[in-house]
Amino acid sequence: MENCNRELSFLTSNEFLRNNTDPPPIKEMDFFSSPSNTIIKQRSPTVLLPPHSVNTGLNLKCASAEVSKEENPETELSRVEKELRRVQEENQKLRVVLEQITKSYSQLQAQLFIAMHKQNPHQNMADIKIDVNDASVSDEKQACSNHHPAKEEVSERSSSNTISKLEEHSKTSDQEPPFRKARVSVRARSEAPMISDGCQWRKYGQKMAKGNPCPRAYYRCTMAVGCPVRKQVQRCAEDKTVLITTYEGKHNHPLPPAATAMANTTSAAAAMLLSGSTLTKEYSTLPYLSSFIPYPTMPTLSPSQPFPTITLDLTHQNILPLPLQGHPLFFSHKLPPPMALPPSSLVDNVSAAISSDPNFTAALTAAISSIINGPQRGSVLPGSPQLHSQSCTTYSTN
DNA sequence: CGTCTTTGACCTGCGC
DNA sequence: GCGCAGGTCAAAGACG
Repeated sequence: MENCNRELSFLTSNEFLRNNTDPPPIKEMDFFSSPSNTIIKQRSPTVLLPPHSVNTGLNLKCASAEVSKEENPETELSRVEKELRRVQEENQKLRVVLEQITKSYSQLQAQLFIAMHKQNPHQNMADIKIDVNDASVSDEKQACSNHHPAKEEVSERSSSNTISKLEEHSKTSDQEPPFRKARVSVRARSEAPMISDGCQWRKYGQKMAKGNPCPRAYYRCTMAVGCPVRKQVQRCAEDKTVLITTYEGKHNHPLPPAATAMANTTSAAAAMLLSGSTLTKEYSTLPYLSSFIPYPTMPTLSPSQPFPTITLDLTHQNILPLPLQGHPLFFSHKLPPPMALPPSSLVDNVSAAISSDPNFTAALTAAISSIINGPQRGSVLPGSPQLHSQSCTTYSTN
């Protein structure tokens, strides 16, 4: 498992963004090798499937520098243009390949986690705590409450109650569209009214939620007619710099590149969340999720609103991968420190786990891509808000 | 004029 | 049955 993560993390790690002047040998991914074996193998350099350090830069050095001085300038120009077109087409192909690999990887990883857990169901039971606070009060209240260790500590009996409720709900909602009831809540620090996720949204309502002076806004996806995806945006009552975005539903249309990786990431989480009647047991014991979600707001069930919800907390700067710490995209020195800091040992463990986690880095990469590629490839759509410099990435269910 | 946001009304589910 | 809260609808207004 760890081996798998390490082997795959290149896909979305910050190495992706480095401008490699000397790209490594092109490699390919083999998703079907056993975890004990390396899943990367060498292949002919002519094959265009370089998930590691995909160099999307225009390496025109050979085209321009090697032209003889005696050649006609027009010929030189046409050669450069031709080379430029070729490289652009190549980059486009690479983008497609990367998107496909990322999507396949997310799906396979979700399956792998479940399969591994079934083989070793008692692994890391202590790593997960199930929050049985009433999620119906409000998502942000629930999310904020999870930062208080005392509330995270629940009895085994309470956990069992939650699990049984979830299982019961799972049985009764068999006829429901699988992702319609799943919710993915993302906490991120942002002063912007809404954080960019690559999708286009239309506001259709706003309500004052109980226990929160900040209104809750309701949006639906407008990238395609009849897309069922909706999201709620609300600021945390206890920390107004924290923006809580809750996604629900599955997109019925292709997503822009900037949104694809994020959507795939939450798809994996949502898939596990809804992976059948035993989902809660798997969820509560998955070592992957215990590391993926630093302050685990496990799928909770509310009597009044029985949606299993997973919360991804991206507000804790000290758990982010080290190479990204201090990046203006993710942090602001003006912002207050995290509300509650876990013990340093926990921070270390979580840092290590997340740093090696390709899904998390996928989200970060997608966020960066949304900025880099936004104006060029439509990832920041007209009418959609720009990603604030202090905001973190968000996911959407897919 | 078309699109989007605002906002009060309405609907639904749940607890008492 | 009633009240409350969450969620949605739709008319009106704002904006480009």
